[in-house]
Amino acid sequence: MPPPHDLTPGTVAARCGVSVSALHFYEREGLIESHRTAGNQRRYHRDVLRRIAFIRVSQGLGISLAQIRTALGTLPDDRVPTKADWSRLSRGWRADLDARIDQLQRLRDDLDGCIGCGCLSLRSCTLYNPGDSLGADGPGARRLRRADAPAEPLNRPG
Amino acid sequence: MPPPHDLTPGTVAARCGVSVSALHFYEREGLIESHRTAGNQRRYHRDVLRRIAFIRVSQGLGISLAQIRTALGTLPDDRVPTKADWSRLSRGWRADLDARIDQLQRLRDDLDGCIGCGCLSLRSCTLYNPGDSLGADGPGARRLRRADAPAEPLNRPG
DNA sequence: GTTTGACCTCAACTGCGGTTGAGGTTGTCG
DNA sequence: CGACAACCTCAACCGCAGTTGAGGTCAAAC
Repeated sequence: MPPPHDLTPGTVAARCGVSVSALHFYEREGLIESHRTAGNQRRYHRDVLRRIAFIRVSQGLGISLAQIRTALGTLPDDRVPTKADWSRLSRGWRADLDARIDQLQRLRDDLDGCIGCGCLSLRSCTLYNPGDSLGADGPGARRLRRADAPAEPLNRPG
Repeated sequence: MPPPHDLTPGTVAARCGVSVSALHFYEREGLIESHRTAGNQRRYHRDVLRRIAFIRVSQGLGISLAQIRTALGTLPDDRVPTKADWSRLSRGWRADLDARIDQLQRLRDDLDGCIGCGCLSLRSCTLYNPGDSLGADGPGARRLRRADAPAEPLNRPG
């Protein structure tokens, strides 16, 4: 039996509801750490449980692992994070969430307008030209995003 | 010069702001159709412009191509779709959008609660147990999703 | 008739968030 | 000491929404 502060991969996986392969993946991606036994097996500090909890919750909010990694990077490395630290990180997602909600609400409003007009008219549709970048320079449809811009999706975080 | 109702791939791509490879992709995926010249080159009916407009707008709303394909499948195949047809499809996205906004708002509210409590406590956190499925059967943390359920993301459509 | 640009197909690659499997090692129980 | 579960690494694969490139063909302008 390992010392109580050394958790095995199986234990961590069971208690966090993630797979062992996900633990490996998170470690490769720099989201969590482990140390090794003499026989090269991973052991985790208990703090990893909270860390993984944060990761899972954040993913549930639609945050990418890249963003999560960045947030985790702001935790102090000279001590175990406190409740206040985790609170601060969570507060950080609040703004992100607000922005996404606003964005979706704007899209919904635009959509309402377009449902009325049968729109998708390729020239005046707000939904189609989110940046307002299309002036009136002659009749008929033409390109809608600058053709070189690779059409970033509007609402996926990242 | 091809007859006015036969659009070449390059023309469609330029007018819709999509790449030719995307047109091929949409066709492979059953979202649009084309016919061929004697020399095996694609030609598109003008209606494809509106269809692609609908696809792009829908994607901008965060709808997956699979959902879009399904929606397009409800268009009549014996006539060219009317404004009313397109309106109906757009109305369909309204509910989808509403649901996503509600979901995000619930998450935001839960997050507010958790910011206060420093939470992520692995037992009582609403964010962590969206389905309420975790009863109290003994102390300490345990698995959070049924371990066999592959942890579906909460807010990505699909 | 030749050149040029647009087009064709097919296969492989991108990034994300992991999973799956092969083949081998460790660690614990009896 | 043997068995068996849990662990290790590495490589390949999934779906999504396309892109990129190779190698070859078509069509229109000159």
